[in-house]
Amino acid sequence: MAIARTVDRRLFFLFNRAHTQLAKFADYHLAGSSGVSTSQAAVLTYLGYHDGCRLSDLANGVGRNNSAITGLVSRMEKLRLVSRKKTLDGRSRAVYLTDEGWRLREIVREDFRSFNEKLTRGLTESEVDAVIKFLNLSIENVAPQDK
Amino acid sequence: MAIARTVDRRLFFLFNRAHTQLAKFADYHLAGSSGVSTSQAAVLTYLGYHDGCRLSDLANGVGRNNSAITGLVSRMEKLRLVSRKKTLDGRSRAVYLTDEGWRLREIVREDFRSFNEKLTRGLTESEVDAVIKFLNLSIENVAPQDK
DNA sequence: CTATATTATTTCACATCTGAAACAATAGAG
DNA sequence: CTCTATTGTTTCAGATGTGAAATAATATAG
Repeated sequence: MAIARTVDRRLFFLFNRAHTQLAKFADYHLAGSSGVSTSQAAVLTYLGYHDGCRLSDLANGVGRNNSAITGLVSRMEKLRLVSRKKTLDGRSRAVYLTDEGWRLREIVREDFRSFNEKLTRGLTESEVDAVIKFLNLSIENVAPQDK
Repeated sequence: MAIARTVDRRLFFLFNRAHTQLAKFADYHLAGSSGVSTSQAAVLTYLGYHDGCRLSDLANGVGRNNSAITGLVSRMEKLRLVSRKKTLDGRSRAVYLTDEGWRLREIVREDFRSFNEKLTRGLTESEVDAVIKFLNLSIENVAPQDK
């Protein structure tokens, strides 16, 4: 109890620490296969399901704000992984995967398959469920005020 | 089963998503109280336990590489939260909290107390244990190769 | 003691993120 | 139709992170 208490107090730091490690690990592996970053991999993955979506939908989909997406997509466009195109509504622009984008997406998928598997190694099914519950709750509990 | 399977495949993205939300939330709250960032809060916290440690110990303690710490400590020094001092070994430098650093650390501690509590809201004790196990495993499983 | 290796920190180039402000274009009120 | 509000994207300044290379100082081999 006392121990659990102590650990609870550090939960956020523990979470951060784990995130740092996982991100480095993921980037290391992606660098060796597809050569893209974790952020770019998220874009490739999302676009596979929503090719041609607007920039802000992409932002929403990968959980970043619009200005982050502007830069990310610009760098990926330079790498010829995606392309921006006009839409009917002149304010927005749509993003599409290029052939190369689709190709790398497949490689990325393979990477994450084994990566995610490794993440649950050593955990029982109900422990994995608890983790997933925790992550989902974190996202909700702490959602943007009301607004 | 099939559902769990699907979720497993997205575990890393889910994790990332939760991290983004939590980090924004933490930064938002810290900004309103102590005014420091999450990274700076980690430094304040660590130094409270290891005041006067070397820069690389601090880097190790908060889980960042040395070059990140150089910048972080420099900015914090400019804010008068910490100060660098010479050590016996001329290669290294020690970092100390200033009075203001100690003061803010207390505020930060209070913030994290309620924040961490909020993180476990809605979870049973065994679910929290599973989460902690998962985080610790993530840090280990995925540790720097062998090297 | 000198040449070389190791260790600690910093610098550099650059990716990524954030919030706030600037722009651009459509929508809506009168 | 025109003025104003809203919406979508980009720009800007600045914090944070990474790995690689540069510096600086101690340690060690011969």
